[in-house]
Amino acid sequence: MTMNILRQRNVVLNTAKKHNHLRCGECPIRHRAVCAHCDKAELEQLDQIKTYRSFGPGETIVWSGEKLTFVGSVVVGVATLSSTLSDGRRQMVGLLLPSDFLGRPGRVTATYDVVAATDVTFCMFQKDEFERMIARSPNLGNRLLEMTLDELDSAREWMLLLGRKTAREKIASLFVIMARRDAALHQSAPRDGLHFSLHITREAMADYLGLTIETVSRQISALRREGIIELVDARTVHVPNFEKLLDQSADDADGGILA
Amino acid sequence: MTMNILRQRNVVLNTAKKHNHLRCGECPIRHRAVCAHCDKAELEQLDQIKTYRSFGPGETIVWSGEKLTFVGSVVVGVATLSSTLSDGRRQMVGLLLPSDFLGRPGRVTATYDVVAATDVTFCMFQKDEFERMIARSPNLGNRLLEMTLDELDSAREWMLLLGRKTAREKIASLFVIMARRDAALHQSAPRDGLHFSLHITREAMADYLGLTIETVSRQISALRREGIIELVDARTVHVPNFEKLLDQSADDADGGILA
DNA sequence: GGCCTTCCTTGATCGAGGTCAAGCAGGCGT
DNA sequence: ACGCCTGCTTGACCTCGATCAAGGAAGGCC
Repeated sequence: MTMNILRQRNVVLNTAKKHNHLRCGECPIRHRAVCAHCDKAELEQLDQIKTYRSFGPGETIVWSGEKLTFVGSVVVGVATLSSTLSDGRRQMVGLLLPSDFLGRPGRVTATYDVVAATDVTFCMFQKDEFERMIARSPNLGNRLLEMTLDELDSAREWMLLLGRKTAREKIASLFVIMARRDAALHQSAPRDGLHFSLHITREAMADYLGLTIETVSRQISALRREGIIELVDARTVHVPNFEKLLDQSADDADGGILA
Repeated sequence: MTMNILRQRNVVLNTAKKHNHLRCGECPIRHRAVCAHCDKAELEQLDQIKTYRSFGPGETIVWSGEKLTFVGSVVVGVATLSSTLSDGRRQMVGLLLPSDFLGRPGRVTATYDVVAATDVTFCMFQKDEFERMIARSPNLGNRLLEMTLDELDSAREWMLLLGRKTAREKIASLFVIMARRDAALHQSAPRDGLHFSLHITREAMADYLGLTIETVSRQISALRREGIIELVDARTVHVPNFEKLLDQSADDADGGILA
């Protein structure tokens, strides 16, 4: 475990190094992050106040209740937002993917834990400096508004899942989302069979879906037994027929990337 | 009940009338709505493009999937946002109280149903006109950002409730929230006993909490039997000891209005 | 008055998912 | 090579909340 942490730290350092002197113009999330609508002058200002920071898997980035002095965008990796009840019950309330924004201008303390799920690199700003920039630059504020509205929509969709879907539907819904995301990433949507990777543990899935790890495991096994999915290994899923998976998710069969 | 409805209708008509020619300066939600930070010139512009519209209890204001041509603020009353699965399972995903904002600049179709829970009056704007105002006036956009971030926080708190709390904890949490809201409204927080009104049906509570109406009813009865609450009538709750109610909600005993 | 309807309560039963417990597989460190 | 730890699976059992069903209360309408 010690070794493991060291290795991961090294990876992190490498990643950090790679991105440390990145100019905004070359940033991989330039067109989707909070700075997407910024003009050249604004980018230069941001360039001056930004710093990169990286975290290893399992590392806590922010503790709930802690004072938040910075905000920032995920450049690479995945982080989770979660709330915990005093007796330890935990619920994941959000997922930060590349280009997603962490932190809330105008609020002092964090309201949930932020944990790195993989190696994560952030492009960070001091909160007060960023707030000043928002006040001056509508492009920044308007983009953040757009992104926040999108997050609100996702949160509400998740409320429907948490409140009303069965365990099986929850698992299928999660897989549909992950398959779509992977397909969007690879720009390839082969109609006959696709596969994707769950880069999170069963525990993280359980926290996300409001289930226990046992139920997650059992439902995945059931889907496998019925031929709706195949497991390459515990974290890699192959879907022979996407429609069949979609049928199990209780979602309206609307458009979407793979429809 | 008829009398009651009529009485309420009259109030609305009066209210509507009263509000039809309302100048923004005299608006009851002036300091908390999306226009809170607007200056005099901006208010005058808004004044020109705004219209009031009212809806009766149970009336659907927006159907999910429908085109949204307007946005606006709740002036008086309560409306609910809810999603429905194809087989009829429903989950409430938000509550619009006075000063809350309905609609999403930049999005064409509604993503959930909006239903009036009581008589509701909106201060409405054509969506395109409002979008143009946002582009020009940062005060408007920044306030909307603040409000959206607040809503996102509530949505995530609700995700914790939906995913991890027991039926009893859900009911207690709902009552705590309603008690706090009523206390904030009346500006009075008598430590020894307070009461508040549930202006929604058992069904609406069930939709909100991800339960069935039977479970809602049973849990309310159980809380009553144990002396944690008293029912003046089916919709009016008296709480002799707020701490005891709080204990049942599984929430951290943090500050808040009545702590 | 009598009969709806709507909203709410309560009881009996059932089942999905949680809990407790055992065991397996793979990666890592010694 | 061996043992350990973490992550995952599976089984047995039980509990909480859903479902099915009946009935009560309050108000509206004839």
